[in-house]
Amino acid sequence: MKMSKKQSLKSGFEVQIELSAALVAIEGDSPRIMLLRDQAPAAKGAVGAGLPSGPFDAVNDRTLEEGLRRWVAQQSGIPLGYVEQLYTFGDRFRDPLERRGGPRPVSVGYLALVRQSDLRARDAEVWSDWYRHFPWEDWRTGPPATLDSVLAPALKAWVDSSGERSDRIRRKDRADTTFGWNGATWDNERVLERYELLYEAGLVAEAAADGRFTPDERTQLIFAITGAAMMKDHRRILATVMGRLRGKIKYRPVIFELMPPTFTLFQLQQAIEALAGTLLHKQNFRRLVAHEGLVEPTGQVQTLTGGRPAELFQFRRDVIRERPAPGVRLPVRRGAGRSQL
Amino acid sequence: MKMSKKQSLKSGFEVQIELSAALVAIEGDSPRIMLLRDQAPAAKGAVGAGLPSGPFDAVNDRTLEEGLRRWVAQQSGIPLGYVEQLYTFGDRFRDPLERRGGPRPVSVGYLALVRQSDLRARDAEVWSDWYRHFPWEDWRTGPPATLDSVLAPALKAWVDSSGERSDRIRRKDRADTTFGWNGATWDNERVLERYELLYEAGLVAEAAADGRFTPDERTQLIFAITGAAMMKDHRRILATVMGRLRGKIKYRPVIFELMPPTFTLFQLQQAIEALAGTLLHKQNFRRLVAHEGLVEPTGQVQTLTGGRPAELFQFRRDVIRERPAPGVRLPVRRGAGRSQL
DNA sequence: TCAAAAGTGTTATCCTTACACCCATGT
DNA sequence: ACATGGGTGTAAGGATAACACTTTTGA
Repeated sequence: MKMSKKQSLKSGFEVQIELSAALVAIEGDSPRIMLLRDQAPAAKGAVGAGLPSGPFDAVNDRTLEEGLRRWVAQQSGIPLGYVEQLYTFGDRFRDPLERRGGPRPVSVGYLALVRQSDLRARDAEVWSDWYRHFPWEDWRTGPPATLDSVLAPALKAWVDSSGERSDRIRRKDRADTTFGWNGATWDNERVLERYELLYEAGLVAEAAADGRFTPDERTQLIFAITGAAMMKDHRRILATVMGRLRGKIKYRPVIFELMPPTFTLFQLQQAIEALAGTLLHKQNFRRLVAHEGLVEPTGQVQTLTGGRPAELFQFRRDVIRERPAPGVRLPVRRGAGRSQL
Repeated sequence: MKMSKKQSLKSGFEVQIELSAALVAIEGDSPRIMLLRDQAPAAKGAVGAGLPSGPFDAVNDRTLEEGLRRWVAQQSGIPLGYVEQLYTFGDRFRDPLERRGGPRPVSVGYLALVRQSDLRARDAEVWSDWYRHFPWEDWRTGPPATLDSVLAPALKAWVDSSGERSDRIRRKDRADTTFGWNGATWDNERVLERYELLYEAGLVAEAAADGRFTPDERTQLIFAITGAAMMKDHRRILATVMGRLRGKIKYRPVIFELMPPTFTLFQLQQAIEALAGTLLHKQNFRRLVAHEGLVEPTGQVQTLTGGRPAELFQFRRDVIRERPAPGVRLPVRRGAGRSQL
């Protein structure tokens, strides 16, 4: 044991750090995530596109964030404004390459917000609607159909598949609370918990990609329903991003990092609805943001969209000084569905 | 042996990851952080005690968290319950050792909550009241005296010391919003922002320890007032912990990870006050926690403390299922000071 | 004219805050 | 008796959710 210490100091304690950025933007009512198209379509088992990322250069990068900005600039040409560190993932065997003796992946995930105006994709890039990867998270047109018809029975099967009774109870309980079944309520922030659960239950493509099992035909169908997969654990990072953002808009004015300098109240509402995945009560929403002093009128109006011209507003920076936790309250509407707006 | 280590680091992309844990517990009205006493009193420049920590073993640890638990168990013998990853720090030159050619530090900071009952210190350990390291964060007996008398003028000097006018304005603004001066409000969650500001202004001991400057006598006095320093960037990790916890108690039932299985409402209130650094309104606090269904009576009573015996309560686990964001609302009291309770 | 979105007004209800007050125990 | 903490009642004010309704544009 002690003998090999020297060796393990060399080989065991050193890792490469990968820096990954989830670039988020909003276009109209669509929340977008920037993906790089499959670069090395590669060995079988590799799935989907991935986030911009690259190794941390301990010699030349002064901070982790600096390294990240360097990679993003290089790979996407997009100037980053708001950047926030999210989480550091170090689980073994998330990456199929590692099974074949590749390096142990430790990746630091970042959230970066991109203004609508800076949103322009080059060839190797694509701004993908994030609900393409998380269909069950979009409740704007009512409860997602696949939730009850596909996911519920599939998870039920997973619950029952456990040999131990106590374990079945734990699984059932977990499924109920994260998905809001049987009296529990749907919490739109628990994106990661839901994804992890589906992963463990083998219901998302990545679960098969890591080589634990080979999916049968039925499972393949489910994969088609649980949305587009991404490289390595990037979809997990996106889940973290979604949850974090959904929480954060409520108590920090991050939403304005995604908006153009001036915007109508309806644009603002749509942007928030896009992130939250639920619809808001229009009249009360307007009153709230006005009342809380989050925005101020610019005097200009916008004559675009279908109806009456809307006044343009801008973020009122002073709220940051005035209020401890300035964010957008979410006056949720019960019966979703844009129709009855 | 050190040779081979240094050499392999030369490649640039390989780093050692340090895992650090901030173990938090509450004893009565005192929030505690576990420190290991100065182990290598060491080269000058090294300051104070530090958090339990150790390198991540990429070969043997399945996850980062597993590695962390291994180190904590080894160094403190304390069984960890609730563990949460906080932040990954990778700034250069936080560690004076690094200036002398040591390895580039990348440290992943964790928050771990320890129950009062498991709180027992061994020889090398000490449970330190966290306000010893952050005196200005404790508002329970009113606004901290040193805030206006010492920190305000010292920060004013820092603001004025900048050559550029626009920079002075930025600094002034930052000081005002983080410390709640000139019309801004004190936000008890901005612990890290306040610490970082003091660090940049050279008003905490660590700022000198990294070798950027040598403090004069007046500065030494200020250091004595800005609280006990810690190893490396551990005080920064503690600041992150404090801010995170203060935010989190409001929307997640984490406080109960710190309480014994049963407790009186006053104990619960004291615990929350300890973390939040402010006093709460007793009557309304009781109603809130009862009303929100966070606790349930056990039937037993406790006959200790000065007054009438108090009923013992326990955490009601079901809230997690029922409510999306169960936490303790904080009915703050305006004029602080325990006296008028 | 109608559809679509911009806005205003009003009410019932709940939540928060503040104050006043009584209860049970140990010294 | 009184200090200390436990515990209840209640009323004013504010915030929220739901509803109905008017206004202004483009097609």
